Amino acid sequence: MIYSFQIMVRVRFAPSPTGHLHIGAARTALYNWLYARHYEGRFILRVEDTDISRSSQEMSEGIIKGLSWLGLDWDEGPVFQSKRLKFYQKKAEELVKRGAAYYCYCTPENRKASGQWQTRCACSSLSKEKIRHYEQQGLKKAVRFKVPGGEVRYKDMIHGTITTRSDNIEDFVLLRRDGLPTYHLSVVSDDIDQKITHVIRGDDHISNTPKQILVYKALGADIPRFAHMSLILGKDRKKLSKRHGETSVLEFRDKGFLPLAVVNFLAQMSWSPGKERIYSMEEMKEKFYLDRRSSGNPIFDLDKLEWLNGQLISQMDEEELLPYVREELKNSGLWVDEFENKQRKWFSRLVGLLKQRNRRITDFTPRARPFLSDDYPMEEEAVSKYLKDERLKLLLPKLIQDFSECGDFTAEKVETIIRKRAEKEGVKAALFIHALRVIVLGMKVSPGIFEVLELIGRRKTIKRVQAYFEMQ
RNA sequence: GCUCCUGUCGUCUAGCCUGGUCUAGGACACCGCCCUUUCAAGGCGGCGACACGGGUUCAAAUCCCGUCGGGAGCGCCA
Repeated sequence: MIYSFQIMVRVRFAPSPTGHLHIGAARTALYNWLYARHYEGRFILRVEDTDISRSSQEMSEGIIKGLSWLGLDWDEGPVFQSKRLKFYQKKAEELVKRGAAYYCYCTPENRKASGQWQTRCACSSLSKEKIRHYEQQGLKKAVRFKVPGGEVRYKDMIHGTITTRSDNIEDFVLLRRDGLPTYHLSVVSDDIDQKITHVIRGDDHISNTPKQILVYKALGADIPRFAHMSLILGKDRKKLSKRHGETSVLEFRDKGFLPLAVVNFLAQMSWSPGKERIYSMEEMKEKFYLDRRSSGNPIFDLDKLEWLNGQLISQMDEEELLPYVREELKNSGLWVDEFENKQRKWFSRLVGLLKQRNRRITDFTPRARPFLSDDYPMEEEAVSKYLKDERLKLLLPKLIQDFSECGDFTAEKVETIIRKRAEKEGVKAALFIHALRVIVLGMKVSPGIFEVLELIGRRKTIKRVQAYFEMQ
């Protein structure tokens, strides 16, 4: 391995606990995870919950659930920033002592009221007396970073060199008046403390990076490598968010998507491994690298996800599919435990038959229903299209008679019988085929009818046809 | 407004670094045909893009500059 002489790769995923794992955040997590796994490094989970008013324990759980569902495991953490407040406060003090930061006695309100956006704060050059005066008054103070002159330059692994002039960076707050650290202080402190070697995150952090680099320097720490990945946009070309519909990974699960399909979809945005197809986690780990990835913002394309999902479903064997189908059918009340033991073979054939045209796991419910229950809907359109032929009244009973007298009720046998009967009566086999499909399944679309009938079984097939005519 | 990032078919992308092999390749979607008991799947074909304008060069999607478009950031949020 070429990289074995290098320092071990350490990356982290550091979401703020907003309640659910957003699809964009999931992509960030995935890229970090893949990078760590590719280089046999460590993947660290950190929860950025310093803003206590907006954070809660339950919220972090949603994120952890999402990661687990995707199959992204972490090696360290979760580390909760809210439990390390003292640590950040010490860092802030250290920066003040080093002269890299200063106390600011302004309130957010009067600073805003001062009008214009200004990069420097008057507090950076307060006289000793003024400071003593403020202290005596017991004014609360924040710690503000003193941005040095010049320019900040760094080499982004995806974007290349990015340069920012310091005049465009304001003296940002490190420690709030209430003693809580701001993002810039906590990320940098933690990234140093946790020996993070590569910071892989969304493009929306590009303009934060120069500030953070300045903090690294002020603290005398090594600067990690940065990789800013493009943001997923909605159809309106705005950053994907809640108002674009399903954006939580768990919602995708509930809508019938498979984790591997979601992972492939996310990975194949701004990264083309070559051919479009489903890659296993192992393959992705192997092929994944960060540089020379496209840097434009991709638009979320649900059609592509669905296609990927459908491909995956039809490629998976029945055994792999079983847990997902079981969950789905349990939710719709169609599941019985026999499917896993006594009727295992039969059920497995059913899944095998249905999976080929299912794009979502949720498709199994409506499509399996006629096989599992006698209570299934009859599509009106199907009835009027295929059951209105008068000849059926005479011919279908004959066909059923044939069914009841044949030996095995296998797909091949069923086909032979249907075709023979059709020939004898001088009608197209399609007449029977369509009519049977509608009667037995209530639908005008299904897998091959002969196999369908075999699975439904002779008894039910005959019963359903008879029942249909009795109702007329 | 300021700063930064970005711009190949409707969408995701290959190609760009290391100019010629690009009359720009693949995939999703869409359309047509084949297969066929329906729908998918599969096979075949079609539609469809280098944002624009200047340079550099024998030669530019590829390098440089400008314009325009898109996105993000500009909090005592993360």
